[in-house]
Amino acid sequence: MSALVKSSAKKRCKIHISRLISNFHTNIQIVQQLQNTNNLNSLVSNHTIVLKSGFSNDTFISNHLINSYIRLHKTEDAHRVFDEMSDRNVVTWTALMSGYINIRQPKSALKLFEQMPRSIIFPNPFTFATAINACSYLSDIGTGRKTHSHIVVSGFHSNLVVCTSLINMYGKSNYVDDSRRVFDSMENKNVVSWTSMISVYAQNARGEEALLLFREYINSKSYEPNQFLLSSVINACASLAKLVTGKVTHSAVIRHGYDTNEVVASSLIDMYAKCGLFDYSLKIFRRIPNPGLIPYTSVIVGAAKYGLGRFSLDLFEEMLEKGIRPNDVTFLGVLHACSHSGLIDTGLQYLNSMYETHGIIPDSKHYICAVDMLGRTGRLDEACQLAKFVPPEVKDIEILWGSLLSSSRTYGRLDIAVEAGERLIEMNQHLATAYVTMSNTSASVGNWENAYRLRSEMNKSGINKEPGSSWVELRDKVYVFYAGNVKSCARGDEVVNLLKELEVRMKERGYVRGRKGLVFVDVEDEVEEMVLGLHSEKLALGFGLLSIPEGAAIRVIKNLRMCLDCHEFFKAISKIVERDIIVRDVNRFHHFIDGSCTCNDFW
DNA sequence: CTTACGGGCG
Repeated sequence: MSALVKSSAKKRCKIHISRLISNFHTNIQIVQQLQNTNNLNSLVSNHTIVLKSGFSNDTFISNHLINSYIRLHKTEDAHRVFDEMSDRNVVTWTALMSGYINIRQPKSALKLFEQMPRSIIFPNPFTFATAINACSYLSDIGTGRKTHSHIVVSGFHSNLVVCTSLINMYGKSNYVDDSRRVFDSMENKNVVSWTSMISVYAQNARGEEALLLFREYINSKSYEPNQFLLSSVINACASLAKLVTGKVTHSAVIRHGYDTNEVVASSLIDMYAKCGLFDYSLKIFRRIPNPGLIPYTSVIVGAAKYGLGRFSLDLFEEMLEKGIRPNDVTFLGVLHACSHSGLIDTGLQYLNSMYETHGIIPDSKHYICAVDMLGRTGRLDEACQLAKFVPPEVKDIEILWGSLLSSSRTYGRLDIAVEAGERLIEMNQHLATAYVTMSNTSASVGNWENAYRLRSEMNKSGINKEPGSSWVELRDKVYVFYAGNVKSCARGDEVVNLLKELEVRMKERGYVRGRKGLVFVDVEDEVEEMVLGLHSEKLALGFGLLSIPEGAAIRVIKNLRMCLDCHEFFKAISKIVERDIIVRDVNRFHHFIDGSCTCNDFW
């Protein structure tokens, strides 16, 4: 009797185990199949198998199902699985959140994050990293800070990935020092966290600090930098136009074999173009086996900025022929190319084709470029027409009207100047500029009464124009210039004399002064314009030893490049500081391009 | 068990 019971128990047990084993087996199989699905058809059939085999109540399997949909960017379908689940765990919620981030809907991710605690499911470090990531995409510093305190309260503030996501979040909202605070608080760091901090500096125009931190990394860590880190460092070099440092980093890229990586190559293309060596940019570009959108866009933008407008357009057409689809940035390069080569109608055609044939909606930057292009060549009626066409709620619209105001002044179009000025005043933007320019325009057409009225209106309302300033950094000394007062700078006279000399040479080559032309005649406003032009980021001239702000290059070089080549310009500028320049053996660095140089003791 | 962080051009 007892033996019978024992035997039947044994039998039941055996059946039970074998069923378990077979269940376990299919379970593993289903998970493996789900993990390997890379197309929707097989996923749908696997989904059917899950439903038929009764595994749809299994949280673990359903989570895998959600992940499979997310990998295929079918977040809606993932959400449907989510809705049908009876037992969701923290992984279910986190996976769906990251699914929404994948399809560029960070707001939906944050919505889920908010709803989660109501189901008595609490976030883990994965969830927090995902939520912070959503805040980064949205530049939502408010939610970001709130979530940060939530992280601290939950005790996850030492988690490496969570900290890294916080560094990025603060950086994307331009709170660079908060990023650094998180970075310094970390007990353990990896390449990703170092890369994040370095790129936060690079993306916030703090290239010097980026390079300083990179040096620290090289000195303190035994691991080699990877392609992510190197492209951030090259980006920092580009914004500072540190050609020598850039070349040394390029040699590191070659040594590690990242020179055909699209993003690394693109950052190099950009770096050389900003340093005035577009030949190198092109050489790097041509070495990429099958260049895609990113390298094409970089080289198109680089060529356009360098002044090779037609060549830039050739590259664009080449890209289209290869079937590579351009994006909004590519078109910005194309419009710049047209603008700087005087191909106005071609530019307008391209602007038109953006939506018509490529489905890309132009944003304010494209319109600003087009209005600028029309305005600088005196086609003010069209410029004004286009400006009116742009919806007034568009971001940065004031720049557009500011540009129109400035060009209508150059061409003495009081009617348009007044219209643009009034728009600016309505928008409460660039008030001083609007008043001053409107007043000057009235004066220039002899309407003194109006000129005087505008000036006094401006004074009455207490609007003051802050003097624009700019600086030239030469090795360890900074020279500051204030608008309308060149003498306030230690060697301001030398700068003005040099610019005058350059203007003479430009005229020799047939340059006709237009709007935003180099203006070094003795008119206060125009000196101001010139000095204001020397603003924003730095562009080094003369092998990384002499730098002037990038805005300078942009405005100054825009004109200069039409008649002087870059090297000539660099040489000319370097006259200002002849004594400060150390002549370097440039040829030594040419080897970097070919990878034969092993100069790695630079850091 | 499954879920998380970094690079480019504007």
